[in-house]
Formats: sequence, C-alpha cells, structure tokens
Amino acid sequence: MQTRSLKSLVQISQVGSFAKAAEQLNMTLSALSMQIKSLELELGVNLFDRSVRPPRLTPIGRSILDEAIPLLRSEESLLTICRSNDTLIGRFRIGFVTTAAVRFLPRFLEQAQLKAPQATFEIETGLSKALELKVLNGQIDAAIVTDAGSLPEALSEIVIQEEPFVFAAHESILADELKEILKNHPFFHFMADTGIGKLITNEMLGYGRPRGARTVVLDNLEAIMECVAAGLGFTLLPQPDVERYRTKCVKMIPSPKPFHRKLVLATARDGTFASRDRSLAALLGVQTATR
Amino acid sequence: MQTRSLKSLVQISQVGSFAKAAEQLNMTLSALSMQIKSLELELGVNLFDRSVRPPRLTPIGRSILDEAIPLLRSEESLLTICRSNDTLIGRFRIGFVTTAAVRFLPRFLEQAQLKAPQATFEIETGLSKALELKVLNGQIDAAIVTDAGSLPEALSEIVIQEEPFVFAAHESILADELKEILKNHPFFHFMADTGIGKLITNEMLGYGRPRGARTVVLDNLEAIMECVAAGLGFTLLPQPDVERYRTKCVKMIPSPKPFHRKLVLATARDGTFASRDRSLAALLGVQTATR
DNA sequence: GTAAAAATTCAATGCAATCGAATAAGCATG
DNA sequence: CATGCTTATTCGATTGCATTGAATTTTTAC
Repeated sequence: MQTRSLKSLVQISQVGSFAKAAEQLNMTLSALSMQIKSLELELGVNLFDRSVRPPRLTPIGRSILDEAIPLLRSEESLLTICRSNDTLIGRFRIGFVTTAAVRFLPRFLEQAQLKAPQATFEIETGLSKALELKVLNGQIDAAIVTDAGSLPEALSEIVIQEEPFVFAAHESILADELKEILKNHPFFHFMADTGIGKLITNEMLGYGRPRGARTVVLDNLEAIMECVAAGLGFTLLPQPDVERYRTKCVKMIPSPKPFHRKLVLATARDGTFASRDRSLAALLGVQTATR
Repeated sequence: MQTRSLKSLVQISQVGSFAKAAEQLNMTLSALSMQIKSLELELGVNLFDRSVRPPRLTPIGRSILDEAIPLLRSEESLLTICRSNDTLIGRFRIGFVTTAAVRFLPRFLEQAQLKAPQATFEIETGLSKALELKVLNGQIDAAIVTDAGSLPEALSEIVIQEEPFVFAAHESILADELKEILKNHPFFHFMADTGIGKLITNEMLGYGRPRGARTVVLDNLEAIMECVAAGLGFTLLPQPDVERYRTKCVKMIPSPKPFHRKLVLATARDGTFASRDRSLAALLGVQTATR
C-alpha cells in the first residue's frame, strides 16, 4: 500500500472535490482519479459514492479515512526521526560495567533526555570483558568498562574518569601503620577474576602481604563495605565506590603508589560510533576537545 | 512511501538476514536489497550497517523499526475493516428527530455495539423536515423521522413504530367528558409548525374546539408534561412520550378516532442504504421479512 | 588462504503510475 | 427539459520504477 494514495484520500475529503485536491497535490485530475480507483481495487471497497458530483465518501470510506489519519501520523513521525539532525538519533544499546552503572546511569539518562531527546537507549550491565566482546560483535554500540590495559585494537576508548584506589578500613584499624594493617587484618578482595579484580590483585602483590594472611573474595561492593564498617578487615577499592557506601567510622588512606582505575567508553572503531563517540561521552559528563 | 518496504524491514530484523527474509517474502535477494536501498534513499538515512554480513540495523534503523511497527498495525486494522463482511461496516451518520432520540438512542447504540461492531455512528438530532433534506443531500445516511405523509419520492421508508396519540391531563380534569375538557381547559400544543405539530393541528381541527379556547404552544415535551401534571390543561401526544414523562396523577384517554404517529427510518433510494436499510432497521428493533 | 555464504550491482524486462485528450456524467441556468 | 458548465472517468501513449537472474564483490568460517 502506498501512503501517497491515503494522503490523497485525506486531501480529497478535506477540500471536498477531486479537482481541487488534484491541483493542491500537483497532479492531474485523471491521475488522482486513477490513484483512488486503484486504492479502492486494492482494498476491495468503494471509498466514494460516485453517483453525485463531486463524489462523496461512503461510510466505509469514512472509516478508512479514520484509520488513514493515524497511519499518516506514524509516517510523519518516522520521517521526523530521519530529518532531525541531532548528533545522536536512534535507539542505542549501551553496556555499563556493573560497578559504574549505579553511579553513572542516573546522570547519563538525565543528560540523554536533555541533550539527545531523539535518542533512546537500551542499557545492560555486565563484566568489562563481556561488554567489550559485545561491542566487538556489534551486539551493543558502546560500553563503559574498566580499562585494565588490554583493550582490543578494534575498540577505541575515551577516558571517562580516573579513579584513585584507596585503602579503606574501620578507623580503629586504620590507626596502625599500613604495613601492620596488611599483615594483621583480613583483606576484602572485590571480584578477584574480573578486570578490576585483576588490577587489585596486581597492586596487592606489590605490597608483599605475608602468605598466610586471610583474603575474602566478594562480588558485591556494598557487602564488602558493610564488612569493613563492622571492623572485620580492610579493602582496596576505587575512591568513588568507597565513598558511595562509606559510613562515618570508615576511614580511607590513598594508595601510596599512584594507582588508578580508568573507566573508559569503548566503541568499535568501525561501528556505530566511529568518530562519533565524543557526543556519547558528552552525555557522561566528559569534556573533550571538539577540534 | 510503500508499506511493503517497511514490512520487509521488519521481516529482515526478525529473521536477521536479507537472504532468509527474501525467501519468506517470496522475492529475490536482489529485489529485497534494492527495496531497502531505495527506502534508505527516500528516508535519507542508513538503516543497516553493511560492513558486516549479514548487515545489522543501525541505531536509526532500530528507531525507524520502532515507528514502522505501529504504522503497519494501522495498515492492518485498515485492511481488517475492508475484509470484514458484516452487513454494516463503516462510519454512518444518522439523524434522529428530537422526540425519538431520547427514547431510541440508548437501545440503538447498544444494539449497534452488539450486532454491528464494525460500524460506528455519528448521531445528530433535528426536525423531521430538516433531517429528510439532509438525507436527500447525502449529508447524513439515514434518519428516523415522523412521517406526516409527505416523504419525498427519492426517500424510502421503513416503519419503526406506530404510536397512538392519547389525550393526557391531570386526573381531576380527565374526569369530565372529552367534549367538556376540550372546551374548558387550555390545550398544550407541541411544536405547532413541525411534522408532528401539524399532525396534532389537523387532528385537533376534527374535534371542533370553540374558537376562543386557549392554546399554549411549547417546544419541549417535558415542560408540557410538567404543566399538565400541575393541572394547567390537557395535551395530545404520542402515548410513549406521555408515558415517559407522566406522573401518577396524570391520566390518559386514547384519541377516539384511530390516530397514529408513524416513526419511520428514511433512507435515500440511491444512497448508502439502497436496499440495505433493513440491517439498519434491525438495530432499531424492527423485525422485517428477510425474504 | 580458500571455500562458502551473503549481499550488492547491473542490464533487461515488465508492470504500474502519470499525462493529455476525449468522453461521460451530474448540476445549475434559463 | 434543454443547454452549457463543472466535474470526474476513460483511454492510449509515455515514463519511471520495481523485479529478475547473472555476475561481482564482500565478509565470514574453516
């Protein structure tokens, strides 16, 4: 079915005659007549009562008209999407590494609503590695992940935020020297086998904990912070995560060597965001040179 | 725009490849490819990312898809209207003479909902003569009017109901002989100059009221019945109308000569309901021979 | 690296929409 | 009720657009 013939139908019904409608539609009367005729043939009904001049709509014609109007409205909004020249238009699929999701999603969605109203987003969360893979496969368009230094070549990255790691523990524990703490208290290790977990593992190796020292692996930030607040041990985590769940009695000391977690926006170099990833980064609050 | 190419788009997105979609749509792969290509040209956007096999939707493509689905739904319901083979389909415009409207409309709309769900109705009310004219002009498809015996030849009629006229008055008045009542009390005359009004005028002439006798003309049935109930005089009206507004103290006596008001369904012989008016009459509760 | 799968391009074909002119059908004068 | 006027339909010629099958290119999988 051609939406054009429905437009003609609407036009005719509005101006009340084929002749005027044809003029306004920039076509000959005969073309319009044929067009409506073939529409009637396609639908298998008489839209017009032709025993009078000008022909008038039949009851079925009026019903069809009633349906045609929302249909044409759909078409119009479809075309609007295409005509719009926002930088970001369409339905995008974005992945957030779980730890970042809770902190970044609200701001992101708010900004998106504001700065890219033509765009809609499907969000999913997961581990950095899994999200990277999905970006490579085109299953998602972009991902905010922890960069453990091993981003595949086919992915391009924009740094969203660098988060310094801090040691955190109950104030009674943190009164000691760091060396003492490392030796005497259990270490709460977040997600040992993931991107961020490996960063932590590497870092901890540098501090040379005694081999017998206890380590508790947990996959839940909030739970770790609860344990720490209860004075059960210490942890090493990005500062924003610690602050998010910190209670008063928990204190932090910065990691002695400068040591960060990089949160990056990863996009496929040849994918949706090829050379457009800055507009997406902007929604995450990143200032990038526009040049 | 062709809805067909949107259907193709949906199909491709569902089966995930041009080749399979083409097969299921009974067309060659190349035709489908060209179709999508020209859709993209028309819309001015890339719907598919063709750097991979099979091509996958771009974010804009997904947005367009989201809009295409309601559009196709509209088309489907449009086609459903046409395919449906109820006797009555479409949007009909029906006129009701004012007095009949209050009594017939509820039943009519209920029946319509039940027996002709595919049909919708625009209702207007007015005087019989005005409605007849509109039917003749095709401004409405049918009308329920009072038949004063002067229906134009171009209109066909089906009798909906014959309503006997009755005299009505407060019981204290109606205790007298009819002749006395006619002489001694004011007559409340409904709508003197309309179809039903003229019927009443003619009838009253036959009763030879004394020339000085008072007559009050009113265009509101309910008001007349209020006055009658208050013992201010008598009236002559179709029995159903009297009964609708009657209070206990108002009594009726039938008109001595058999005298009716015919309510008829009037349709243009060459119009919408040419030889289909029985299906409409059925919604008004009229049994007509089907033969 | 090679074969297989998948999509695009291309030239030829056929169908469908459009045009202008002629005809036919309501409609409004007298 | 006859005439001209407006309006819509029909008709044949023309143009343009979608489809086809074959050839080509591109991507993917082994």
